[in-house]
Amino acid sequence: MASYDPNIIEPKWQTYWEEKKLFAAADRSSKPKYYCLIEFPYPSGEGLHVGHPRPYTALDVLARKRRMQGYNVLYPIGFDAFGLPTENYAIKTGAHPQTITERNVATFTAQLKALGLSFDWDRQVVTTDPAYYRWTQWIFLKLFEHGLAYKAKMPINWCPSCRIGLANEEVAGGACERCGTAVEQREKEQWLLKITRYADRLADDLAPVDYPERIKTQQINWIGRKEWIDIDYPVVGTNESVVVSTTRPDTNFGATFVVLAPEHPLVSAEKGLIPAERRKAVEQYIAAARKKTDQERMAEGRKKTGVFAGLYGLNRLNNKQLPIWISDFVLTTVGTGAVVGVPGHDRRDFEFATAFGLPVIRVVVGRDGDTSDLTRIEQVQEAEGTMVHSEFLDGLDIHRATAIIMDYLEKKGWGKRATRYNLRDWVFSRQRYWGEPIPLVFCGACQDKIKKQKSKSKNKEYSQGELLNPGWIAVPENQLPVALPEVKKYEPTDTGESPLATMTGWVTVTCPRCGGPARRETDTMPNWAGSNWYFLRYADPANAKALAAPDQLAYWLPVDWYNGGMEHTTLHLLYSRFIYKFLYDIKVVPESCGNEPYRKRTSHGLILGEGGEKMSKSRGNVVNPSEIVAAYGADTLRLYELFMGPFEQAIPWDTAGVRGVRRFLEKVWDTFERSELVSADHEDAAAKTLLHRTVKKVSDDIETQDYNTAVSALMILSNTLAGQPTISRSTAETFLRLLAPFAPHLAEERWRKLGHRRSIFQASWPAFDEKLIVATEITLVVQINGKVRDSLHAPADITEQVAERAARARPKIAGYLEGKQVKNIIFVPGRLINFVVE
RNA sequence: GCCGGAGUGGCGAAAUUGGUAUACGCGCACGACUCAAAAUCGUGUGGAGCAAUCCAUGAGAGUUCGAGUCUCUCCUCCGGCACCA
Repeated sequence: MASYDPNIIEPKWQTYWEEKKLFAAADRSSKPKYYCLIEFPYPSGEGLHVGHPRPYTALDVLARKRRMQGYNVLYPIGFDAFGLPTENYAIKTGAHPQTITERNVATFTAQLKALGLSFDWDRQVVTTDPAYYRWTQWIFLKLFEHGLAYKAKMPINWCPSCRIGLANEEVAGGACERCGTAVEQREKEQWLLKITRYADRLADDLAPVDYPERIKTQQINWIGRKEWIDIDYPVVGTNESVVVSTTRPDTNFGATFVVLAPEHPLVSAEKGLIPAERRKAVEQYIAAARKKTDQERMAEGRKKTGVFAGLYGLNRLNNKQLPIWISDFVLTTVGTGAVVGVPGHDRRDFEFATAFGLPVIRVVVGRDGDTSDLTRIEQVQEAEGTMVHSEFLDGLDIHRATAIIMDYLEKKGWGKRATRYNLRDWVFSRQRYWGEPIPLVFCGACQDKIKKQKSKSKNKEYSQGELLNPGWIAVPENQLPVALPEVKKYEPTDTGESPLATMTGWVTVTCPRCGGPARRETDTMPNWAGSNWYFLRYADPANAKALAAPDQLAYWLPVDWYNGGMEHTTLHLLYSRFIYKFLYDIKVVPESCGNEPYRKRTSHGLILGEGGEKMSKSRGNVVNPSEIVAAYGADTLRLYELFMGPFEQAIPWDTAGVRGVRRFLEKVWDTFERSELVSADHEDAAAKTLLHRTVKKVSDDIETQDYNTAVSALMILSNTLAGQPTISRSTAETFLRLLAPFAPHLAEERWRKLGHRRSIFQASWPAFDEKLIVATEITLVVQINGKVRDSLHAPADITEQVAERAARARPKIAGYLEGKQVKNIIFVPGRLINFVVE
């Protein structure tokens, strides 16, 4: 009897599948298409992490099932290879990032192939390949051409350790998401993409797509669309006015002061509005506030500081004069940088009022009905309530009051509605070497020419992007890709210049518009640039004329099922939706779920170290998947990663659990070695029910990603089969076909041993018979007052009368009913009978 | 603070959606095989009790013949956002 040896059968079938191109997607097919996608990995120097195989195996199970169901499946793989770790390694070792990338990609490829994943390797894309990034640059040029890219000097998040500017999404708690160093604010010229122009569509178009609710809400909250009103407050005794912005104008009768951000122009020295006696205090406060970093502000917590400006604003609703204060809790980047203080119904305003002895007025009565004076912060409520002390708003619900007063203020000309978003334009340049060069040049002559032109709209010579960014000229499409040149040093500089800036020969070019002297943009794109659109390239990976042929895009899109990490919800997932919508608008990609790239999105949980802590090199708890494959086999690793717990949940690694799964596979193997297979069906009704239920359970669980219970169902079936002396051929084959997506090598081997000449993955997915799922024999539970007291075997279709008679006949039940009056009998067909007694 | 999600054996977790709580796996205990150990196989395994029984799904209340599942109040943990007005 041969024993189970994955080291022999796994490489054998991997080679066979690859040589036969069994998992290659067909460009044209009469079958329906199915596109499964996983987030392509960054090929780090550490090699594959044990977290990688979980989502890859999960969608591999799906891909294999779909093929057996008769679909033309696209399940592609590639590498997102630009990025900091490779560049940092290059700085340290002097090796070229390209060389390092090639080496890492080779390692990843070997490791991934050993897992038996059914990727279509022929369609592999690598973002650092010039034939690929040529189209990444092309997309940037299109964004530029349509006026969606602009260069601006702005305060950006600067990581002093990575020496790189970060997008808002890359900053977590004031620190660099990648290295944890505190982020500084720096003024820098950066390229930005106008993702905000798509804010509404990015929020609204989520409705029809199948994403988990938490991903949708997280994206919607990140976009943060709110209806505001900007209210004009004349500054008493001047011709000036201050525009405060609020989402809660309903509480405006409760306003007792106005607060401006320290950067607000109204209180600047140049304006000279501040009365002489307040000038010194104000200037001191502003200077101190400006010096504070974000970290210092955060460290202060909610402690409020501020200074009275000596000015008053007029609330025209009730003709009250409100003192104008300056405080750094008001942010210049939010709204108009000026707020009206309603201390009764805003916690920050309450804290401010308390700190400076300003009056507190109640204008809302909350659900608790409290109408007393507001003296404690717990009484300050913001979410629900009814208006009081607010003249014509009195008695109204706050939401209704908000709508009414917005209309009123607008009609009076005192306020103006505004839709605002939390989402900011996307900082799209990096001062680094290992990224796609931004395909633009700067030409001084063209800049002068554009600046001198009076009517820009009539200009046909320059594109929207060129008019928007005078002097910046697009590299002609036929000159793409702008390839990365060889440099001697990859080190970024503290001045924030890319190492490319030192390459004089590369930087100096002639202007494609006027032929005059020009210089290249030396910033590169962020690592998100290549991952924005990679799933489009898989449809047609070798195309040299377009990012992909329209007919191939029309055939394969949308992605039917995209699985990835939660950490990308407000990064890659949002960015790539934006880019897709843009490409849709310029008619490069087809109509797809409206204009959404992904029909269904799911996400996987992280795999943690054995103690439940995050796996990391420093903790020394990293598990190498290749070692698991060597010791237990790929089928064991695959099955274990799916069986270990709910797919969406983070879960600690447990090597003992791996051994348990290996034991299961050995048992399956031995059962097939030992058991006699007979052609005739001989299983009894109960065994048939189990088989058909397992087919249903496994089929359904793959769709709902309950892989852990699917594996458990396979184990139960296998345990039953192992106990039988003979197994019918059809049962054995059904079992193998169910097991095949999970443990493909073992299933293929046993399938062939049954005499099949074609792969099990060319066989059909098993069907089940609804009639056989229903058991003929059941265990009927007998309850007294809802407590289980007995159970009896009965035919599934037992009637209430028969059940009652049978139950009463049981001595135990008879004892319980002795001398009691039965008030009611609850009968649930096929399940239980419950006697309700006194 | 706000928005999500979750609390079930020693551990990872199941529970047909209101109907036998703890499936499946790990671990543990005992037994078989062995000179012995590992591996393997078998049996047992929520807690208390000799037993009949009783008690158990984060805590407390409620609805119901019946609640892990529904409702309310509270506690804890995880993820996201955050002086966003």
